[in-house]
Amino acid sequence: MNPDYLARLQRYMNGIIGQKPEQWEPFISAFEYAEYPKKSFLIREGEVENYLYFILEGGTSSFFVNEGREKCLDLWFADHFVSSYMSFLTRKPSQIFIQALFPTKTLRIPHQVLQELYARRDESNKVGRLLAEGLYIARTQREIQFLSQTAEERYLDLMRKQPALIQQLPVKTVASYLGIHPESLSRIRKQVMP
Amino acid sequence: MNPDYLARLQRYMNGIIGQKPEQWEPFISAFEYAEYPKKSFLIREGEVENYLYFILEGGTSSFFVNEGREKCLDLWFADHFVSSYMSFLTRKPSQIFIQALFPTKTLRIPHQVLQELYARRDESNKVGRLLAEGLYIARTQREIQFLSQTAEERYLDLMRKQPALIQQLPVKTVASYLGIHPESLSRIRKQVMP
DNA sequence: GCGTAAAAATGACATAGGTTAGGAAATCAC
DNA sequence: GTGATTTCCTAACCTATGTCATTTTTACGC
Repeated sequence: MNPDYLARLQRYMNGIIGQKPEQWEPFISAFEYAEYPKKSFLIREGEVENYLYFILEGGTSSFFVNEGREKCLDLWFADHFVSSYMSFLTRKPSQIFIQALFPTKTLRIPHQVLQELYARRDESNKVGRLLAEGLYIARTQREIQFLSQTAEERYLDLMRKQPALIQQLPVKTVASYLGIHPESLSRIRKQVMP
Repeated sequence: MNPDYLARLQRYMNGIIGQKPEQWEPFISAFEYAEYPKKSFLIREGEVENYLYFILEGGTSSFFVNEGREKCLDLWFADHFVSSYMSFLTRKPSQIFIQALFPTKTLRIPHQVLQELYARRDESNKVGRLLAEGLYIARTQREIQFLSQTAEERYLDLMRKQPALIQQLPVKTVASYLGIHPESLSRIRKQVMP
């Protein structure tokens, strides 16, 4: 494994936790390296999530399938954690798939190892707390956006804030992220473009 | 304060944390009692959330206002925690209101006190972790439901799972919780009733 | 490169839910 | 209780997005 990878995770942890390396060092050393080819799955619906992943390169889509259509919950890219976190926490089968949108390199920590850390080192709960808090905030912001904007507004917002995403990802992925069907996104794009 | 109130919180903490009273005792004793009359606000949009509340009696609606319409994020009742948690965590102005649906009794802990607990007693981070994890799960389940069901299906679900709610709450509150306007809920009820 | 499969665009049509407005009913203040 | 608000219901109409069927374009395996 490229030694720079652990440094990347360290830098990230330092950012969210602050200057107490002894708090996150045992946490970091518990991670293992894993690669996922484009379109492969980090986890499939029905499996119990065994890992928490830190993305080094690439990106993932978390989605479930409803009546044959993919419904995206979120997209994550380098320097973020991803997991079917509900399954990871509850030890119940995942309702979602997580798929690599590109060839994706990760550091991942097994559930069992993290639980032991929580149990053995009280201060490692702080990492878990900050992680869950961050994920909660992301979920809530997305929900507020869905409840307050139309699909077109969400699309324009995305174009403004993440123009690269729209170019790199297939239309169907962008549509799913926006909570609409690809046909609807096509229509919106045509309306907005000229 | 009714001494039974702290016992209620203790019982709840015991349920989510397990049999280690010394972990949550300092946490519990940091709470103070507070009452909110029906329709009063625990917090208003624009204020910074200073409390995490444990509901003893009554219930609350968390909502924001968009183009004059209330958009409910969640309803919480006795034996659950509620807060404008994003504001509580980020120390930024709340995007939401939290309003008492009934006369509501709570135990609440000030932000500052909780932060000191986190800093002073490593193991108290476990409480914070479990709390954030629980809130994350609730948010995610709601989002999955919104993305996979129509308003009518969500209404029928609510009728099946929480029939009392529908009777005790005004139509506009239920509609907002379902993510639709009161007029639409009226229409759905008429279609479903006969 | 070629052939096949997947993705994207398009257009016609369907529908869930939003919008508006008016009146009935419930609730609240006094 | 009575008047004043607020909530609720109803109905007609509107719009954003979904659905379906077809065509064009792009990507992928060999």
